[in-house]
Amino acid sequence: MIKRDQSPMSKTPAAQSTTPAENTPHTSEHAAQIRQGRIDKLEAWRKLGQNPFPYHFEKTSDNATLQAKYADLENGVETEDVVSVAGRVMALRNSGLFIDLQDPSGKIQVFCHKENLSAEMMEALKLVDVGDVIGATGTIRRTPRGELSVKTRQLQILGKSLLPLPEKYHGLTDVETRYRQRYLDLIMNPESRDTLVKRSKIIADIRKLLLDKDFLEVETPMLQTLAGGAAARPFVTHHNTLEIDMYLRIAPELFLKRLIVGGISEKVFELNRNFRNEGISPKHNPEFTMMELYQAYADYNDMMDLTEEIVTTVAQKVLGTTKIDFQGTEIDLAGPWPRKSMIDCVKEETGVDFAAIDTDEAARTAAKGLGVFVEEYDTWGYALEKVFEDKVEHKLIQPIHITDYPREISPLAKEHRDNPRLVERFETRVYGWEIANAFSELSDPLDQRQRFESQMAQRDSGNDEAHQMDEDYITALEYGMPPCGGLGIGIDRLIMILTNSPNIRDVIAFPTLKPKH
RNA sequence: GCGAGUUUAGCUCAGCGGUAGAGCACUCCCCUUUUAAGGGAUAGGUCCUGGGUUCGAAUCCCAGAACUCGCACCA
Repeated sequence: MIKRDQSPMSKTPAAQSTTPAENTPHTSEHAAQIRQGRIDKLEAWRKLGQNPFPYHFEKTSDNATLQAKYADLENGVETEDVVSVAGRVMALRNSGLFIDLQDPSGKIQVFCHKENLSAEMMEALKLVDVGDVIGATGTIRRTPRGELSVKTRQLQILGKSLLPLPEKYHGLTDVETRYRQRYLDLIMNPESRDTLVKRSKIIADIRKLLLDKDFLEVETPMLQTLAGGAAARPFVTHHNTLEIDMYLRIAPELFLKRLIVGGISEKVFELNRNFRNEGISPKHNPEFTMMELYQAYADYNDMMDLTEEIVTTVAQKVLGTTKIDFQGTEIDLAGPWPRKSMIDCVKEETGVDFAAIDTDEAARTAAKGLGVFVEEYDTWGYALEKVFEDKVEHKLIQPIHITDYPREISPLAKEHRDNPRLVERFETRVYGWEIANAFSELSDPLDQRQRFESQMAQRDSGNDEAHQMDEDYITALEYGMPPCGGLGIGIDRLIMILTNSPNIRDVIAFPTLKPKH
């Protein structure tokens, strides 16, 4: 609860009036003048009997609905239909005769002719600035020039703006300001609003699709004492009364599989934030949204089907098509998508068949022969992965499932049923980007212990992102887990692809930035 | 973490060793059927910060900050 102000006097209008010396942000003289002028207008509204920050307005319609409803109204035609609209003033022409009013749905013109407004309202009109939130009540008409308008009888201030909006022709283009002051970006740039609205719809549609398939949505710890389920550096924080360091989760995976063991449901999912303490780039934000699901009695083939269903369904629902343009590249998301093993991809691209390579040393030599840098301690699997990433990955523009990953880079995936060097894992690539990662989940506790021990050995030899031993997770597996398919989808990346956004910050309302000072 | 670039009025940008500029926004005046900005007149600056070179620095040099893009790490 917000703490109540100690002084009842602070509620009085007198106490609310502002003196220029206080509450003034550090700005130039000019900016301070603009702000002071608007504070003066705010007081003038009060003198006219209107609270510049009122409590309620009876808005009867949004702008887009009116534009649609009166689409066929001919130029110069007036109606008797009375509406109340509200939104932000984006432009004032002819001293307020014409006001462009913007709400989240769109724009409508507010027409303020002196014939329809009292002398007092005409005075109030002079107090309206670009940026103010106002409400207008009047009749619907279309001007001779074709602009749908509200012929205003009542004008109300609903939220006085003290700061000037960016110029409307060029808009707000400074990327830093757009991310730091997203509210300004949203006011000025409809495409930013559109992208973030689509984000919301995409997430809602994924959630609905999974719920309709009887997946149970669950929540697992974000604060963990052991950051597992992925290979990444975690954020460290501290719990004061427990007197322990804790980690922000890098993945929910191990907890979700504990729930599968417990049988809370045969299908669970979590759609929420992960945190990784790593570099920031156009494709990486320190906190990002991941959908992870686990389905008992399913394997990675089922997960490929489900990935295709999720992506194509969401594209169809949100965009109305599966054919999309991403930064000038045509991508068709319609399934089914090709499924090709990592070894076959590398073989096709480079001519080198890793299936025929038996030793780690031969694998390293093969990679070097292709001009791929490998460490001296890299094993067959790491060498294969590096060649794939270097030579193949960026060429996979259309959707594809890359299957059958090396065992040693996948400590939580079940051994491949036909090849013990591999695991049943796939990553789905679109535009070269990984948007999904899935396994037939490793359910054998004895094998899982060996995998963790192998990871611990890697950790000892300097890989600080190798997975840690999680005894409780192994204990859970020792009680018995059904065969299980697991799937993770990087939601931000998927949204980038679907909204044609080249930077992850465009699909995150408040991306991580350093404080300015 | 490394490299390159950017930072000048509220916004969008010029200027690149010699008194700080434009458009739009703001303020004032005129104007009530306009369409990115109706007409006119004003005012507005920590040229990112701190050092240095110079008679003189927004401009050149050094250090730092934030941002952008690569690379590294990763999803």
